[in-house]
Amino acid sequence: MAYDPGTSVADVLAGRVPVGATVTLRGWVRTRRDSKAGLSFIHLHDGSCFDPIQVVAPAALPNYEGELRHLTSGAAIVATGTLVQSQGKGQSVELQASGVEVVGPIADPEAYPIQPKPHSYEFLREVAHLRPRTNTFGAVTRVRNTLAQAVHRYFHERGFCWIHTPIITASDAEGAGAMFRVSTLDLANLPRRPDGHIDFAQDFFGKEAFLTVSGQLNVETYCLALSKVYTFGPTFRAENSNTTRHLAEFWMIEPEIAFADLAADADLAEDFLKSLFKAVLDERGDDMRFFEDRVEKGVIARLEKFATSAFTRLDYAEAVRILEKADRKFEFPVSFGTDLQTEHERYLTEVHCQGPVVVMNYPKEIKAFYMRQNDDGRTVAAMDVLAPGIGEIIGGSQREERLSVLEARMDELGLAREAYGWYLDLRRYGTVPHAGFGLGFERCVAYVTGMANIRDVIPFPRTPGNAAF
RNA sequence: UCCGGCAUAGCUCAGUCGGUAGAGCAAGCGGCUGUUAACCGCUCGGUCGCAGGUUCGAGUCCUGCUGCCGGAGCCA
Repeated sequence: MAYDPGTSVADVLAGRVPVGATVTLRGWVRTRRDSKAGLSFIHLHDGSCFDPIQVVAPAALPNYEGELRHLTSGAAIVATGTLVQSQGKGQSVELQASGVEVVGPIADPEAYPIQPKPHSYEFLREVAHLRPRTNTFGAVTRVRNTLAQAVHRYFHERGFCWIHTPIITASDAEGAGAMFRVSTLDLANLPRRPDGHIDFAQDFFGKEAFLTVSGQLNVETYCLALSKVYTFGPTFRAENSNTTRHLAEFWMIEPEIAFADLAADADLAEDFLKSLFKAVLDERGDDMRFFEDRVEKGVIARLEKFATSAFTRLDYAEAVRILEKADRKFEFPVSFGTDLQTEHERYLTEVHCQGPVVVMNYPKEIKAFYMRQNDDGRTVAAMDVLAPGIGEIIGGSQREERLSVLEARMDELGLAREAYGWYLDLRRYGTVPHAGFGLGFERCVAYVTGMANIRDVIPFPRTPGNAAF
C-alpha cells in the first residue's frame, strides 16, 4: 500500500490546500496565547517550512480547560479543523480547530530548555537533541538538506557516478592529516611482537586501520574507469583543531574527472558551487529571509552575487604580488614559497576581489605529493577556492598522471612506493590527465546560511573533547 | 597545541569601593485582550564553575584546576 505523507504546514501555507478544506496537522507547539474572547492561539510547527501555522482553539473544545489552555512550548499535538482566512494580522490563513489532541505533553514545563525566546548557540549545543525545534536549527537543517540534494542532482544530471568510498581504511597512504585508529584489540592487554611493538597482525583487519581522511585516492580508481565520479560522505580528522571552521567528523564532496586539467577542474568547482547556491535561493526563500534578518545581514545578496558573477582567478604568484603591494601590514609576511595565511585569504577575498577567488598553481613544496608538476619545475597544478568570510572552501588539483614524475616526487618526499602500489598502477595502465577537488560540506552550509560556527550547521558536532549525543 | 576572554536563577545578563543576591524572559496563579517577541499584577526560583588562599568579612582580590567562547596554526 502506498505511503500517505499527510498534510504538512508547508502544504497549507503554500496554498496547496484550499480555504474551507478540512485538514489535520501534526506537530509541536511553538507558542500559545490566550484570549478571553474564548479561544487560544497556538503556533504549530512541523519542520516542513520556516513559518508555523496558527491554530485557533475555541474554549468550547472539551479538553480546553484541562489541557489546551496549559499547552507550553514543545508539546506535540494533532489539530484537526477547517482552513480559514485569518481574522487577525500576521498570517493569511489559520486552522479553526474542531479538535486538538495532545499527543505528547511537556512533562515539566519549567525544565524544558527550549523557550520561545532567543537562546545562545553555546547553550543550544548543550541541548543538541532539542535544538532542531528552534527556528534557527530548523532553517539550517532544511538548507543543509537542499544543498545535499542539489549536490546529487548536479552530478547526476551531468553523468557523474556517486562512488561509495570506504570509511575504514587500512591504507597508510593518506597523509592528509591525523587519523582516528580503528581497532578491536584489547587496549588493556595489547598483543606484542618479540621486538615490543604492538602486533597489529592480530587486529581485526590484520593490520593497522583508520577512519578515512579523504576518499580521493580511492575515487581516482573509479574515475579512471567511469570518467566522471564523486564521493559524498563522512570524513574524519583527529587534528586538535579548535576553530569555528573545523570538525573532527565532517562531510566532504570530492568529484574527480578524467581527461581534464586544472582549468577544467576550476570550471567545475565554480559551476558546481553556483548551482548549489541557486538551488538554495530557489527552494528555501523562507529560511534565507530568516538568516538575512536574524543571522547575517546581506547573506542573500552575497549568494546572489556569488551565483551570477565570475570567480576571480589568480595565479599564486600573482596573489603573492598583490599581497606584497597591499596597503596594509600583515602579521605574517608573504613571499613566493610561503602558504597563504588566513589574513591573506581574507584580504584577497574581502578587500582586493570582494568575492570568491580561485588561487592556482602553488609552489610544490607546500602541496601534496599527488599534485601534477607544472613545466616551470617549481609549482604544481593545485587550486584553492577562497570565499569571503570563511576562507578556503574548496581545495583541489590536477593529479600527477605520469608514472615517472610521480615516483620521483614520492622518492623526494620519502614515501614508500610499495605502500602505493594500487595507486601507481593507475599510472601504469591507461593513465590519463585527471583532476578533482574536495568541498567541505559544512563550510558550504555555513557560508550559505551565514552561521558563524561550523558546530551549528551539523546535527551533532564532534570536536576535540566533545562527542556528546 | 599556543594566545586572549568568560563562568552569578531554567535562559540572557547586572552586581559600584570587599560588607551575606538583582532584573528581564521562562514557569505557576490571576487580570485584560482576535492574539502573534502580546500586555499588567503576584508567586516560585541561587552551594555566585571547582579547590585553596588573603581578610573581621569574598560573587568581588590572589593562586591552581575544569569547562566554554574567540583568535592563530593545521585544513575542508
